Amino acid sequence: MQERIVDLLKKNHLSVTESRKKILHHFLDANGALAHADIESRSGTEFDRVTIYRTLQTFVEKGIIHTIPTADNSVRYALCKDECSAGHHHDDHVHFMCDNCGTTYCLDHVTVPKVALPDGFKAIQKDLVVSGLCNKCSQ
Amino acid sequence: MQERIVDLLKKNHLSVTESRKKILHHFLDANGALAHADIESRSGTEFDRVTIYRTLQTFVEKGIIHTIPTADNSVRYALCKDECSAGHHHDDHVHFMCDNCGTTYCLDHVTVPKVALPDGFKAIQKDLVVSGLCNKCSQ
DNA sequence: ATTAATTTTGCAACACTGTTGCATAGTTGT
DNA sequence: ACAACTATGCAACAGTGTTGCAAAATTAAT
Repeated sequence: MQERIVDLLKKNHLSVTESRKKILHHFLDANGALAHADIESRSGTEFDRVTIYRTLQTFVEKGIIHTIPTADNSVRYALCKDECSAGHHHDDHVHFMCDNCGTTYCLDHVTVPKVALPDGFKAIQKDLVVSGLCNKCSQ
Repeated sequence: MQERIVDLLKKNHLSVTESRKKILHHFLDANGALAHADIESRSGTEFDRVTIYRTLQTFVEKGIIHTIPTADNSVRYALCKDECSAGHHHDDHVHFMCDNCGTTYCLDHVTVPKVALPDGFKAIQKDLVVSGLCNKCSQ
């Protein structure tokens, strides 16, 4: 685990620091997406708020994590799959937010369907967020 | 115009006040969606920030406007079509954000396509936000 | 292994966004 | 015109996110 984390950081030409290792660890532990506040509460007073912001920014730039647009307008982050590289994200999968438990899922195998836009509109990015009940809460 | 605004407020059992009339006016004028900050800058110091927040909240509750989820995580509001009534929105249309001019469009005639979710996931709401270049900026 | 160069961190300060309580002002129905 | 109600403005506060700068940690080179 630790080795995998260090590899991931080195592969992206990032210095291996305590905060980066710990924050990456939280993402590998979590099965869903994490908000800034989640990381802050899981880390306690271990590092500064600013460090968390900057680390998340760096990870997004390097393509290690991606942001998820949400209906309730809180920024959430999730690990990118290996195909993602810096500046070239393949985040055309659907995101799911559970109204009951609040977990955000990356549905990696569900891709955003094509949409026919009016004349003159050119799509560059599509974000589909579905909310409802997840497989654990729907029973 | 003024008449239409007053009618809309009365139909929703809202007191007809200056701020509500002015804010509604801004929405009818705008061809795209508006953020809280847009309304604040268009209104100048005419009314308090808090009044704008509360007015927007009220309008959302009554189904006069609806919120738009955005990739950049800023809350935006747009007028609902007539079919929307309090608590029962028909916002299954696609939203489009122009990367160039920043305008947010409600593509009322483009509906969000069906998506096949993994077993156990139950969809209640779907939000599809497409970004790219709008018909004015794509040339 | 030590050192120098670079990068990251923590702190302080700040701007922006959004919420709540309460007294005042405005609106509605009689 | 009046009483009952609703909306507004103000003050205060909490949360979110950014920037500059000095101190600390990491990296690369000797």
